Amino acid sequence: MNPSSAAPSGARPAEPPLSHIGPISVPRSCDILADRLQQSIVDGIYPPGALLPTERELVGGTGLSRGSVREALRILQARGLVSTRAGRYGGSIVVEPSDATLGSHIQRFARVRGVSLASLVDARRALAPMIAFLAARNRTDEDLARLNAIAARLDEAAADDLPRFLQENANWHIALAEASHNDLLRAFMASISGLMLDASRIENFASDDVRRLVTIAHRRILRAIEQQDAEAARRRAERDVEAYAQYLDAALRARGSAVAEPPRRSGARRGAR
Amino acid sequence: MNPSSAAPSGARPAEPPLSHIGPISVPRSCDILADRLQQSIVDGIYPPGALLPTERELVGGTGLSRGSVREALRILQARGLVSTRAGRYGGSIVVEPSDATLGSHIQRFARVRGVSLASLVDARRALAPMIAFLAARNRTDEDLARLNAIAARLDEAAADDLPRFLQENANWHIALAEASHNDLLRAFMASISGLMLDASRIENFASDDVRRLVTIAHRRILRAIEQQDAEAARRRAERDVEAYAQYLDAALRARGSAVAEPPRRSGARRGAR
DNA sequence: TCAATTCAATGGTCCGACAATTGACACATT
DNA sequence: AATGTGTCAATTGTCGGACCATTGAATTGA
Repeated sequence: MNPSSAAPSGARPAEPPLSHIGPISVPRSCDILADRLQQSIVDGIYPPGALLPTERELVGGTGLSRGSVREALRILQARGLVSTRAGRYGGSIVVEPSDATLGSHIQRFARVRGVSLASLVDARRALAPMIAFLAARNRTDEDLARLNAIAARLDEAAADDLPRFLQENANWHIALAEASHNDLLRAFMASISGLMLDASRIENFASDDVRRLVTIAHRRILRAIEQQDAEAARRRAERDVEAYAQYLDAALRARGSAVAEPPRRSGARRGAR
Repeated sequence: MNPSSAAPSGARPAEPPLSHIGPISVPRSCDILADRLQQSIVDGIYPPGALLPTERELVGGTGLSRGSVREALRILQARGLVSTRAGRYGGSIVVEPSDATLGSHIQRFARVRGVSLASLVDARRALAPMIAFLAARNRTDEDLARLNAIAARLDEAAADDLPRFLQENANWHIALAEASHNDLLRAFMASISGLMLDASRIENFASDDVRRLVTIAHRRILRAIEQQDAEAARRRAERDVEAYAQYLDAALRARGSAVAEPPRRSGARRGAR
């Protein structure tokens, strides 16, 4: 018998048959349940509108405690997959993640990470032309009416009402994204516009000149979309957003480039433990 | 006395002092706590890396039960704001939402909503040129090395290894987005590329011709980024992605346009209750 | 000096109980 | 018949307590 295959008297075998295992993570039961329920939802076993089993049914089905089941449901709620109502005939109903849900996640990401206003502008620079292009191709008459209404309100506010102008400008970009009929681009643009709106409320952007130019540019884009000239819409949106970016770049260089950066107060670490 | 101000004998006063109230929603305690803690986090009271109070401290501080406190922490965990470890000196630590966190939310949104492959392509069409533009401006030498490595692997796999080609192609787009040094665009592109990878694994895309053309196009983009010629990078990325979109459009028209659409099995609604 | 053990604080899980909510239903009033 | 009112039961919301599992520091021992 080869001595190396026999267990050395007391000491451990030198090392060979280990370190291939790697660390083992023990997941929480509520995370497992949340993931399984999510899988069932995306697999279509629980289509949107369907009721999940009641908490107590899940307790019976899984063997977990009601507390763990409830934590799993809170996770799914945070993921925007279910909505829970109390009372008889209540329960957890499956819903499609809304724009608002995805938007809040994107905004949290940007805010906590301290994404700069310049980055937001770049993101909008990327999205706006394609959105205008798609809007021209896919718009409905209803979309058009909405855009016209916003353009009108934008004209009104351009003269003197800065806060409303900024708000309506954000609405404009969002409505344009809606007209593109692309769920992802719409959600992205809505989040970015919301973030920029917040940022530009702090700063004091948009001189009279800029506001006038913006309304004119929007009108030109709107005309292209009206005529369903996708290429023209894209070009004009490109020029529009490019000009705005350069303006902003100059304005930011003038002042400090402070933005949505989190305060980062010092410590507040949990006391001596 | 005006009869209209006196209560008409039995009937209610016609309507006046109501309907301004609106519905009142009673939020869950765990949602309130989660939102307050999130506010404290974004306000910088608990900066990334800091420990939140222990569950039992939160119980003492809020007057809620431990169950509610734990549900609040699960919500924050799902939002990607905290990470919890068990054991002494453990607890909930504040973290910045990661790309993976935001990505999972975006992907869930797209999957559950059944976003079409065409929409994904349009989204990538929007992002890729700007990403190439920014990458040319902001790349580091390290970024460049990574991109070169991926381009090499892409060449290898182009000939015969379709799955690996698709994987490396996704990696290419993600690495390009990293080189742009724009957190939002990077997270968006990573999610979209992941979704497209999944979708194209199901379908059977990318003939030999297309793969060869893709590698060539990538090389051309890479050269522009190497020379930090942002405009050239943008133009080439535009042509690249546009050609791919047209190819895909034709390919999709040939087959059915099935995608990440959820199965939508029938009922499975909760039984008689 | 270093390895093994102890230990205390913390999250993870379970159980049981009761309150609050809410829609359906039966009933009463007009 | 129409309408308002009350009752009721199923379900979620919340609480309190208990115990287990985990973990890294502190202690102990070789």
